[in-house]
Amino acid sequence: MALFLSTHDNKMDTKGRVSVPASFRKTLARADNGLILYPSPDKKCLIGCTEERMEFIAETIDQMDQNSPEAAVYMQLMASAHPVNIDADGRILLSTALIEYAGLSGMVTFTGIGRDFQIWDAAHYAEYSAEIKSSDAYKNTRI
Amino acid sequence: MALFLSTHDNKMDTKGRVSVPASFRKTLARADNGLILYPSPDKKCLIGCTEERMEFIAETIDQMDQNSPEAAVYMQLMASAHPVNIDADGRILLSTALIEYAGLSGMVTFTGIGRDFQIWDAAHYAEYSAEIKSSDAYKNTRI
DNA sequence: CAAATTCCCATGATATCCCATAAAAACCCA
DNA sequence: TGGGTTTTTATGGGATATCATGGGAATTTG
Repeated sequence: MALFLSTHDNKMDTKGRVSVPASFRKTLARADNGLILYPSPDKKCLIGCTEERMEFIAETIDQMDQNSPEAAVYMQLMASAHPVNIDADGRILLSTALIEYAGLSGMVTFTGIGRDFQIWDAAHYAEYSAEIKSSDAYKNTRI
Repeated sequence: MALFLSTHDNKMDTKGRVSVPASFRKTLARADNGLILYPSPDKKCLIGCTEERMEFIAETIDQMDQNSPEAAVYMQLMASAHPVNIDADGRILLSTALIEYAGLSGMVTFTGIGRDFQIWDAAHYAEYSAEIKSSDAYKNTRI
């Protein structure tokens, strides 16, 4: 499985540690095992992706005019990316910057969206997903 | 990790010393451990990169028309580059020329943008990044 | 010699590692 | 199919290592 799928709720402890769902760890192991987190530019959540994906952005920047506003946007994205270690117990340590951005406290929701996954405060995610599920667009979707 | 990623705030002491973020030091160690700093041509910050990368720029110059204005620009860049030492405690000493150029005082922000990183005065960087983050271009960015 | 730079050590804060436990999932064999 | 066993997971807490930073001593430089 090379995709991040399904939703998992895990508890963030007082140190800011959370277990990465086992299935996501397996997906990461299929890539290069490097996990990057960055704040979603438009939602109150974090995005997790492989390091591979960051390398791709780095190359994109390299081929752009370094002084262009477009490059600045991508640079900002790299600047807000946090490489995180997965420890022997399968946990990551979230920095206070990330915790604050996503408003995390206690229970945290990991939700796989294919090539990457999102990390939400569990309560916020419940609202957000309920909203989408109740939309006509969702009800009419067939894959 | 061969990329400079994430953002770190460190304090410049009265001697002009600053710790290079540990993760950046690891990235440097993956190359040749050589660190080069030069003033950004268009922003009020310094750019840090590996010596390796400077060699790459040197080769680029070699392949250009030596009399072209572009070549002159790159040559100027090499001329303003400072090789800096990282001491046993992971710190560098910034020259007054570099400190003045970037307007550094007290807290300093290191921000990784892939192949290289930037050094900003923390307050200036906060303004600069807030501006980019609030732009539509940033909010609509998808990787 | 004076000023600047480098080296060395101390310290508190933070991050990482290690082990223990309990719950959940997977397995296995009648 | 079902019940018990093993394995994997999630999570808590303590021990250890790493990091950023201050200050002083030693060394270099001009």
